Amino acid sequence: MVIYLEKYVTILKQNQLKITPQRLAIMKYLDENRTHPTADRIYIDLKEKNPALSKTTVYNSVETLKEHGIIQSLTISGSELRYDFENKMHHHFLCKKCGTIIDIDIKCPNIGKIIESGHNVEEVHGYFKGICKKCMKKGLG
Amino acid sequence: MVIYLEKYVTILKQNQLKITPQRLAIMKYLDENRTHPTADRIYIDLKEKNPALSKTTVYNSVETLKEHGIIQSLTISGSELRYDFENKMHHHFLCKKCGTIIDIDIKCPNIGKIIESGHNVEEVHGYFKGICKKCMKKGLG
DNA sequence: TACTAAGTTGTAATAAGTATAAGGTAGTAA
DNA sequence: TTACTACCTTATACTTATTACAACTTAGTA
Repeated sequence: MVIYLEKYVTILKQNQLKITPQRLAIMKYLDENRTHPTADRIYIDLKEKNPALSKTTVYNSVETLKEHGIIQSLTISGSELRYDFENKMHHHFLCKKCGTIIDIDIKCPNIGKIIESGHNVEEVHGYFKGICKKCMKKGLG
Repeated sequence: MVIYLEKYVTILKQNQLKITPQRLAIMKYLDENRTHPTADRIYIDLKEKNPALSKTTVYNSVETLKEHGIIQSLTISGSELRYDFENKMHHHFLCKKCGTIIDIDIKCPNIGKIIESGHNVEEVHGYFKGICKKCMKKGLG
């Protein structure tokens, strides 16, 4: 059992973060659920197996993981923060009909220009919103 | 006095929206304050001149203006919605130090690919976060 | 084994935004 | 000019996401 979590243990160690069951559970959850869940979603789902889990822990943990660049946060939906285990640059598409967030595997060719203009770029977010392929086929567009 | 608002009256008429003093004040405020304010900021500032103004009116109005494509909304700061009178495509840079949101006048060359893949794209948001030129010069980076 | 910094918990508080219902007004059509 | 009606505005209460706080617990170490 524990062997499967070795991956997350290593990441935490590399970042000099303490290895706690809560953090391992959150990382595993995010790794296995690439649905860009909110902190609250993570909390609700993990609480089932571990009823002692605190909401504050989940909020703190995802924030810590984000600060260390282990995960990313998205503000595509506006009203809440969503988390993504993938940390290399990619964009996102939000379907206004079904709410699904789809990963778009493209890079932004504009960063160079912005760095040239004197700003120090740390994060890049490309958000596209509209009606997804599936909903379009269903005639919901 | 009223003559200066003709611009906003025209826009509302074109969109078959009723012309109310509240909407005109909100549009004028957004046009003159290109700081990407939140609905709450707009409310606080306009309430000074018009104490009868309701928070709900501001939230409703900006939402209506957005639905008609008259203004844009940004989710760059995560916790709240910000509004922008500019409605042609451009990107944004958020300085993590001073909080300023800077307009970046570039277009996204990736939209074509996403449309080709079958999604219907209605909105495009390019957000860059980091330390702005000014803060970098001050040695705050 | 014991220490300490870091992490976790539960509760309470905050902030942004939304629902609701009553009253008011803009635009129209007689 | 008046009256009508749909739309708009207001005030209040509520919801939802997130943060603050203080007491308690645990991981990593020495």
